[in-house]
Amino acid sequence: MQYSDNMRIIDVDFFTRDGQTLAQSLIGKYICRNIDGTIHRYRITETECYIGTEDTACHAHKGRTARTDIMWAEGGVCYVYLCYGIHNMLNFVSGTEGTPQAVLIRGVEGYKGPGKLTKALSIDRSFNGENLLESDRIWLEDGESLPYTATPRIGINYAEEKDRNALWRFVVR
DNA sequence: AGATTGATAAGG
DNA sequence: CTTATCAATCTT
Repeated sequence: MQYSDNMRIIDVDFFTRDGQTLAQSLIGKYICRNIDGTIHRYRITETECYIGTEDTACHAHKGRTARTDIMWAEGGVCYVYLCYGIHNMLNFVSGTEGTPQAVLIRGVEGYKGPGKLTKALSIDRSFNGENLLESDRIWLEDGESLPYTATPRIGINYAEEKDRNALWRFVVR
């Protein structure tokens, strides 16, 4: 294998925790991407979590559709979708099977903004459903923990107030 | 603050 | 089929 197995996160229990916990755990971890045999590592600096059908900001709250189906899967797979017709968004599904939730990767070191980072990492919708524990083109590696703060999420003005105010965005100080 | 952009989902 | 709605981003 071309990656270092000792650093790779291959513990399914890491991903099956609830989204709030996973989102915070992901800060400081590395997204690893194999592009034509070259391995790139990017440290995660900003995440948001979207939790279940009760969260009106979460895609799952409107019910299960072809696009959002993957959110019901067991944690550890990617959910990639297109937003505003332009931007691919990278999410990691969290929780156990049957609990729709995911963590949006909003930023990595060197790239600010969820659309920019997927462009930089050449991530498109072919990554939807990709398993982070088994894939040879994208995976996670452990990293030092970083100090972060919790804030409300971005770009969800359509959601109910209780969800707009939830401190479910985590960003490195 | 405004323009842009096209997949997605809901409605006729 | 048509329409409204966006987990953004760039340019004024």
